[in-house]
Amino acid sequence: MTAARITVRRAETRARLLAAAFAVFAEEGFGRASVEQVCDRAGFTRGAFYSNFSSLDELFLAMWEERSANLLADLRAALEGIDSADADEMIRRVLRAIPVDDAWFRVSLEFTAHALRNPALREAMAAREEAIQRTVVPIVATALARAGRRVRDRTALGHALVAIHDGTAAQVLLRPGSRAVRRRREQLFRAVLESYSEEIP
Amino acid sequence: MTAARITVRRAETRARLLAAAFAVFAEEGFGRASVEQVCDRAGFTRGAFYSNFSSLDELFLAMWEERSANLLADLRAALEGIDSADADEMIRRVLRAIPVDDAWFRVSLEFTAHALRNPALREAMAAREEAIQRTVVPIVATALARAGRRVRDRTALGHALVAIHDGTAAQVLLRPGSRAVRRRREQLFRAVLESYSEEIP
DNA sequence: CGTTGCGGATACACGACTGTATCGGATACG
DNA sequence: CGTATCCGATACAGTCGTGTATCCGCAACG
Repeated sequence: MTAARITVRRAETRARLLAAAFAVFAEEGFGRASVEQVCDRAGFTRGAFYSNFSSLDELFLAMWEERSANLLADLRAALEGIDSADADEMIRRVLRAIPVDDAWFRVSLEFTAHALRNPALREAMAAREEAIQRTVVPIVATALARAGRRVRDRTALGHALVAIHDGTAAQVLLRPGSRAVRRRREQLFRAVLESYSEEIP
Repeated sequence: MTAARITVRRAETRARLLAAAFAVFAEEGFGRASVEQVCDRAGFTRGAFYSNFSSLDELFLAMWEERSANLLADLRAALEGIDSADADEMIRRVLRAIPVDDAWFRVSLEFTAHALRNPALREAMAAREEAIQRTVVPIVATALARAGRRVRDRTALGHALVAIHDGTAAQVLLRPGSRAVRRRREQLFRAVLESYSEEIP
């Protein structure tokens, strides 16, 4: 196989470009980011870029997919350990497992806006969201079961949790340091978990 | 007063520039939009632009403030008419009064991302959000009261409603035409209204 | 060890956008 | 009517980014 010759070096520079892209997109915004900025930050010239990607759009998508896949894996790992029968404790753990990261949130917002203009990206986002739901819901459901409750509609719960997470994340970041907003966020999660489940007789 | 001489013409071109800016920002994204594009669409040259605004940023902010103020006014007007004692009916009306507009949502996302990088804009956004809450909550509360329910914590309800609206709007727009997502959206609103209120004895 | 071919650097030609400086024309006012 | 004044058009110089075409060196393989 001659095709996979120096693939290690290639993977290395690809990774550096992806990391640089994330930083630049977060700082400048997707629209304002340039190929040059990304390369500068990664310590390469544009030659390296065009040898690995064909456009900024492609890099943006690759970066988003990599990071959201990692995020999903982290989330899964963090949730595995949860075995509390106490619903409040579970919520706190879940929320801690999904840190509200400023930079990532900015990038996600712009990626969403971008995806709304591009059917292919839209599908990718919807699929990713559903993967998140498939990861979170079973764990939440078994935790609730331990607390003596049964989820009524798992799909609905999944959508609700994601919507609440996204909506409240914006509120939290718009008011940095406000403890009240974070408290209300937990309150909202509790309310939804209770509404979407019922006591097992 | 010589300063306010041809102020009518000025207001006219300002308005056309603002409208054009909205369209361009929605299509291209804030970062990709240029002064030239906005002027072209408005039927002016850059001379007109720089005579009315000093930067794209300023125009972006002015456009956002104008449109979100209008949106708030529309919302207020639409909600005035609501007098149903039926909670479901009220939810349906409220949701109809707040159309999930593709273009506006895209612009809002990017404005939010932009605001997260700029303290002044962040405050403006937070203030606007609180104005929305102050408009919506009293109306929702009296509607609930007619249905025999009392809101426990108005501030918390306000935050929750906004968070849910924003979070579900993204889901709706990512899956255009999906009736199921819209139905779950209404379901979530119902659940939250119920959770955040209690029956009056 | 030599050779091959890939990965990344360099050079270049081009286009798009910016901001300012200047000008012409329309308009309110005496 | 004349004119002062302001609005918006036009011209211009300059910056920044793009994408391609070409080249060099290094790492892998026989």
